[in-house]
Amino acid sequence: MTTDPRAVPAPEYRPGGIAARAMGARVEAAGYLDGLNPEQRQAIEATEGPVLVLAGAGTGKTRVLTTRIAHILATGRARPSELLAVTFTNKAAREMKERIGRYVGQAVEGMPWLGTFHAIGTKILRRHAEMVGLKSDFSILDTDDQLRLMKQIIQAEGVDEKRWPARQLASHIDGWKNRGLQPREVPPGEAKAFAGGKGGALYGAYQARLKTLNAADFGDLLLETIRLFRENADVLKDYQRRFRYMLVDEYQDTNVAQYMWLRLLAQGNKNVCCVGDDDQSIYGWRGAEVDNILRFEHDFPGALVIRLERNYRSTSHILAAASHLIAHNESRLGKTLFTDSADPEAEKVQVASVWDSEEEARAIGDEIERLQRLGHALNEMAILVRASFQMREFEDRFVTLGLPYRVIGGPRFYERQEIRDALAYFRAMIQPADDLAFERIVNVPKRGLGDATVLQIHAYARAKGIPLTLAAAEMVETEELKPKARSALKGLTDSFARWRAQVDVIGHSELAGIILDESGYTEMWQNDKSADAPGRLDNLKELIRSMDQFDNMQTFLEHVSLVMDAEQEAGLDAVNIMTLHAAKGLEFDTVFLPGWEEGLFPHQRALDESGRAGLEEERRLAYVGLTRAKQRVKLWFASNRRVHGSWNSSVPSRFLDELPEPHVDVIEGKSSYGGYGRGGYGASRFDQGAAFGSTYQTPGWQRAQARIAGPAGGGAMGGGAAGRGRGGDDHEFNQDPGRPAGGFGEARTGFAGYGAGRSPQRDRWGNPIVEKRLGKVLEGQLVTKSDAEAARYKCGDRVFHLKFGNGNVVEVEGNKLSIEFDRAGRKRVLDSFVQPA
DNA sequence: GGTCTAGCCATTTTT
DNA sequence: TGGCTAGACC
Repeated sequence: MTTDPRAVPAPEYRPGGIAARAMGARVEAAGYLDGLNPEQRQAIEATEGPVLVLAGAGTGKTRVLTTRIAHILATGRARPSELLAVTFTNKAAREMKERIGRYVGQAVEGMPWLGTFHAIGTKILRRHAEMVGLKSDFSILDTDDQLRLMKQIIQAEGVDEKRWPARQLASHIDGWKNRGLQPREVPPGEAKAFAGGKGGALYGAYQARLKTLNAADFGDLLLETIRLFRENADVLKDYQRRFRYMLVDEYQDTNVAQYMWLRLLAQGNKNVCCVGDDDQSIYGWRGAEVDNILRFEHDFPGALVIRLERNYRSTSHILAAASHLIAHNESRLGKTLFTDSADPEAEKVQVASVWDSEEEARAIGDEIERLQRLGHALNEMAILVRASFQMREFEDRFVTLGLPYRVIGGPRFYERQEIRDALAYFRAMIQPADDLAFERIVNVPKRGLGDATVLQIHAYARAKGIPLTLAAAEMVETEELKPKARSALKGLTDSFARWRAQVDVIGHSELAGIILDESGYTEMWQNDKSADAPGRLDNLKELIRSMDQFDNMQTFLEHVSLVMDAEQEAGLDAVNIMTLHAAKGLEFDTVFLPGWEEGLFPHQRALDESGRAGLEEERRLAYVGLTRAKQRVKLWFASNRRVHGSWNSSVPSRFLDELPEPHVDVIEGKSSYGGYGRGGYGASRFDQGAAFGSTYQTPGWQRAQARIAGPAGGGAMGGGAAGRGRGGDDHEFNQDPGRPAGGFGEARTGFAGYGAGRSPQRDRWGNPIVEKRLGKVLEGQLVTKSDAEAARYKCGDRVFHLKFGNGNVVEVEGNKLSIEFDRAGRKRVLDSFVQPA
């Protein structure tokens, strides 16, 4: 067992003692408790015993969390190294550290146990690795490695890979690990569910293989720590003593394994404080258990529950909308947000209807430009979508408009192919047992070592019971391989030997550069002509640059597999586009929420797969979206949306009907969006200002219900066949009671009449005049966007565009260029967005 | 061993 | 509709 010299227990804290009183005086003087409301203050000062802080959106949660830590440190209740503070993401951990630093200065550096569940798990596991069958330098596998490993195991067990794909096994194993289940603990029924009864065995085989590879996957970082604690009471005791105070952020996102981990540690002194919001639990699908938070008082008897309901973020309209909506959920502890700031000028929540997703993007783009002209910063605006495919339309539109935007989310830095490849080289060099790393790069760049050769190396390695790297090194000395393969492999193994010899000779970042150059990896991307190749080379450079902060290759690898993030350029003033999930924890002055349609939001799959619980999670997602907004929130839904290529008519989301009428403004097509003039299609219940009829009675809601429960059963998103048939839903809209005939209705009927075969995108009205008018609008926007300086490009010029790559200019019209891109086809873009290639 | 094509699939995502 | 994967083919 490890004994950390820092682990000498601090003296017992005596409330009311002389030291305590003196420190109390200092705390008041320090002023970090100033300006807190009574609940916040209580949450900070209730340091002893279990505490659950139910922190609604925008109620100062982060402040409470960081101040609480500062308070514990400032009052001498614990030393920095005796605090355990757990977050879910590295970003959250970084921010927390940064904010605590503001209160306590350097002391934060002495907080080794501030981090993600996984980072802290890793730290503990490395200290006691041998107790769970690993060595302290075990590798951490990413999902890619995991999948490849599972594929091998499925094959080795003679299971038909087509019927039982590795992905599916991965999700089973993932699920088991989320629930804290070791292979032998998997309920027999579930263990049999995969591959005709082999599921449990495959899980066991996978775990065994991980141990041979001296590797752990993300789930193991928790699961093996739990096992370590359970099987070694003295180790557990040591940590229970060490962690005098424990804090957990985003408690609603914990899964069963994390809960078990926490329970084990908290059984010591029980000073555990969990902060979360059940209404913001949106990760049920990846194992988060809302139950953990709902059951807190039961699991930690005598727990103090503190509700933070005073909101400092949003206007009263936004809060009313969010609260009213979320009140439709049954599984919740119940909080009601309120605000003191009563601004009579505050904008109501806006709801607008558009014809299709293209118009949605156009209208939102216009609205953004309007706000921009009024002096609003783009950084303070965000478009939050349910699914990432929705982003494309906005990106396309913004590129056309020349409106700067950034997409938040997407693949993480270390998940990118080039980063993974580079890391695999480093791993294979440092860790000869890391077969997965070796396999990944053995033929990258292509050096003529295909499946056949790899299979031979595998066989050799298995026969001798040695890792692939060693097997390869031995095989090049034998006659087993074909001459071509043999010399290629020799080149590689010689290189590895050469690099290994230099590990202690030259700096690790310098060595990394040498490896990437000598292996031909850099060259591979230099020769690649695709648009993203330069970016990949930049990423590799960035990777090497970032290595300097670390002492050696090992510490770097540890860091990168666990905590490395892509840096987002923050300097640019740009509109933010992201998924609702990615938006949790952020806030913006203006929030656009497009795509509020049945099937998309709530998403049909959530309803199909998880029924009412799924619906409630979707509703929480809507709640998260609304509560991101400080000043204004604008909701949109389109009557038509393209799903997998074909057009479907859609029904407005039931969530719209769950908003409180007095706080909502329905934007009529003919008023604000006169330019488009078609708002209102399919939005019958929003017509004539008679919006939002009593809940559950409106036709939209009833249609939605019928659709979900109906015989069409599991019908595709938003209406599938019905929408495409003659008339279909469109016809139905016309029959809505109380809907005035004529006007827009005519036009829409017109469309529905020939709707079956035609794509609204191409010939939406069947009327060339309308088409032209649209064109003009487009022109207007383009021209207003940048001044008419002399054309910088001429036809035939070769140019590079950040998003579309290289292309040739085929038409110049002022500052607008038509470019035939090599990969993206013909696009119209502003000249300021391209540079000479 | 590398390239081409038919077939499949299609939320949300952190570590 | 479009991007990815497995298997056929050169």
